[in-house]
Amino acid sequence: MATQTPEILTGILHKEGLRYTAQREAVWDEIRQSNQHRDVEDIYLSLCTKGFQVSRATVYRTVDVLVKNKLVRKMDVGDGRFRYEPRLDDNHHDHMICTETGDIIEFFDEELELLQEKIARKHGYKVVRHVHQLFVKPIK
Amino acid sequence: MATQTPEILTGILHKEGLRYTAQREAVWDEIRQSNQHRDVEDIYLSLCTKGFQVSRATVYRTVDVLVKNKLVRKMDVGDGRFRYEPRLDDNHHDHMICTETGDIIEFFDEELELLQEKIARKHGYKVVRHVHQLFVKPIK
DNA sequence: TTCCCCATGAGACTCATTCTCAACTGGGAT
DNA sequence: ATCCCAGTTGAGAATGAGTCTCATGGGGAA
Repeated sequence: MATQTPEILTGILHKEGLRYTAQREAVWDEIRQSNQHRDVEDIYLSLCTKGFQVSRATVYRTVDVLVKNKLVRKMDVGDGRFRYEPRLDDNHHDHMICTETGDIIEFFDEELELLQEKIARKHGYKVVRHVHQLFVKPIK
Repeated sequence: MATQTPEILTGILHKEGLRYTAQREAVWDEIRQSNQHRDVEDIYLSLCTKGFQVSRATVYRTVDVLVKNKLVRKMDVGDGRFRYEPRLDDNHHDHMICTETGDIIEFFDEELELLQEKIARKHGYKVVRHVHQLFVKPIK
């Protein structure tokens, strides 16, 4: 549904009744042009390094808007800091986290998705969203 | 492997080179005799109500020991507080969380477990542990 | 019973995130 | 183009879960 042009942000802000500001653009650009899974501090420091004047509070606030509008995915790795990743193509996937290196590998499995639905249905529910993380080690 | 008698705790503390104290017993009893998924504050307040003199710090410390020794399972619901549940029978299961009522439903599916292993293996990893939560809504 | 450590409690501390509020600014109205 | 004001921002205070510190207390081996 969403296109990948910079105008996505404009549309979303308008839809939400929010103003288009340099800070919001900077945060979105920063997240968009990275394929990493970074926390707010990383994003904030990267913006500082690049010379953008944005406060931590604004990064937190903007990230919330982006997550709410599905431009960004928020993930909980369980270490107390949320990670954010761009969600341009809207391809759903889950994560595998290497316990030795901290590497985050994305994966998607159709069968797994269907199985989850089936399990929920068996209990009288439907899945709204899910969190699925495999903490893994390299074989051998 | 573990039996369900109160002596499990004695054995584990001994194995870990830790002392058997009234506080540790109280915390373990409190968690054991509940089938809920409670956070440290809940456990602490419940102990206070029952007249046990235990500090928050001790609850945190004891819970860590119990989790490490698999008497208790620690789960991250994503709201910033960890929940703890007894793990007496050692039956692995995952959780379904109702977004409307907050109910937590346990589930286990063998196929799902195997599928996870298969996916990890495909990427050259083996699963050490996993987090799998379905946030669900009642059907209709 | 003694004695040595481990365990505990109270509160300080950490750290991610949220809140507060005065100053600033986007953007519609004029 | 200028005004104007409600939405935004930044700096730092506040919050809240969890951890750490350290003086005091109490298992438990000998």
